[in-house]
Amino acid sequence: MVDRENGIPYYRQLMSSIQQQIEAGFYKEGQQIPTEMEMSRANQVNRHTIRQAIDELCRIGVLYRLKGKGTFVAKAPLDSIEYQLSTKNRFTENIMQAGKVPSNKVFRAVEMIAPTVVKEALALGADESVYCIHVLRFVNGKPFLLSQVFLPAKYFPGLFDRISDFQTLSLLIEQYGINPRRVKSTLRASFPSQEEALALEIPSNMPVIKVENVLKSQDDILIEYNLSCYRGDLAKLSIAW
Amino acid sequence: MVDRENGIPYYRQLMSSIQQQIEAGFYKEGQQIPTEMEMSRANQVNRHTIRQAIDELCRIGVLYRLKGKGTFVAKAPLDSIEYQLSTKNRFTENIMQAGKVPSNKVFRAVEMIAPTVVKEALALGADESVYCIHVLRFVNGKPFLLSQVFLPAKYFPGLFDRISDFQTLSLLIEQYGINPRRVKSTLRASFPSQEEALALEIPSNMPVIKVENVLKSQDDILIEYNLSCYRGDLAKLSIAW
DNA sequence: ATCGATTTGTCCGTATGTATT
DNA sequence: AAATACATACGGACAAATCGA
Repeated sequence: MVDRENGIPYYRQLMSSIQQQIEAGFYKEGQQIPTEMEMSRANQVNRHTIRQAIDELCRIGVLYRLKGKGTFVAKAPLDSIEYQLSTKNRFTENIMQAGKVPSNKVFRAVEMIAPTVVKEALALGADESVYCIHVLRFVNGKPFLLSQVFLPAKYFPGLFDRISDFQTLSLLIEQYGINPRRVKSTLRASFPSQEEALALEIPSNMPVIKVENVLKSQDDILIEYNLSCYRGDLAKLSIAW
Repeated sequence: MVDRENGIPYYRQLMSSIQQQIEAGFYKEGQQIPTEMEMSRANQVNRHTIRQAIDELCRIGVLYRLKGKGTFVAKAPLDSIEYQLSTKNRFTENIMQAGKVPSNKVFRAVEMIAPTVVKEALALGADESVYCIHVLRFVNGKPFLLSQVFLPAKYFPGLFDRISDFQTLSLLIEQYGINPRRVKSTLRASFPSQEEALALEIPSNMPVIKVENVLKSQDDILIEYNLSCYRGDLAKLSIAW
């Protein structure tokens, strides 16, 4: 029941109360909490006041609503995954070394004229063509990062014939005798696009880390540009010097 | 005026309408938009419906409210500042090289028993004492990052006598003949604490990059641990290999 | 497959509190 | 002190989605 004297807004009190019950394990992950009407009666406040509290808890990711069904406790934040950024760019190896299970899903693979950013990053000519591959990468079955990989077509003839049965992107690239290494990365915190949020299975208000990588081959040829979007709740990127 | 037939919620229509007027330059950055009552009358909808639209626009950072004053257009995202992470950890130098003006403000400087994370990171003994310095760092006068720096007291005798007139933290540390270098950094995207949001002058719903750094001296002694919180809208962290 | 009950989503109206000018 | 503007809270109504009888 809300305290009507202490000057704290009712909806704030209700937020705390609900959150405490979740932390105490009274409401468990994925479980439905009482309906707005029930809570309204139980706490002797208007339904809108309950809604205001639930709104805030949804906003910060504690609850989620399903129209016509009810309101549910969001999944507890998962253990974060430390992902080492280094000159090597091998997702599969990197995750396996951490004792977790990596997997991939190729969303889209198209050939296109290099977009300006890619052209500039890889020092390509005016109308050079690149392969653009969208890969969603999972750790222990959970979506972890979404990568848009750009590879100059001239260095990877017949790439699409081989892509269907590729296990790891690294192995595919290796087939061309190329061993890429990171030369520069830039990182920003932001929010996912709608597409990214969907693929990563996160709400659009969860922050992500967007990383822009430029890679060179062993012969110092600019060989790959990729944009990676890491889930903010899962990814801890580490750099060792 | 809202379209009452097309099935799109009024508050969504109002959001678009307001956002368009901002993009068209009709409402400019920092400028007050009409009051809720005015918009309620102008659009022939209830004040709560207007509020709902404004709520969402505040949430995504387009507007901000000041109780008793009004609702205002948020500042356009500033040009991002590329900040190079390297073994060197010199904020002042780093920013000056990029042709911008750095400045510092020491918030708090206290001596304390090392918190567990710091103790573990710096391999300190049970009750060892550390100096904890909170520094807010500005670029061109805008808050850019908030650092909590932890230095083992044993290596920095009499630090507080010198701190009052320090220009850059690097120079202060240099006075002890120490030249720290980064050995490991881990990065995460998240939201600022209330204190961080206040210091960095950002809303609490703007993402930040939190970086944990461990530094060693030239003699390979673990010499500094710091937690830095970068503004997500300003910071582009880059790493070169 | 349909209908009715349930539950969240949207919208309106009103009143009062609190901070600013 | 009064007016203004956002903040909180109450009330009612209907729409839209879900689910089970």
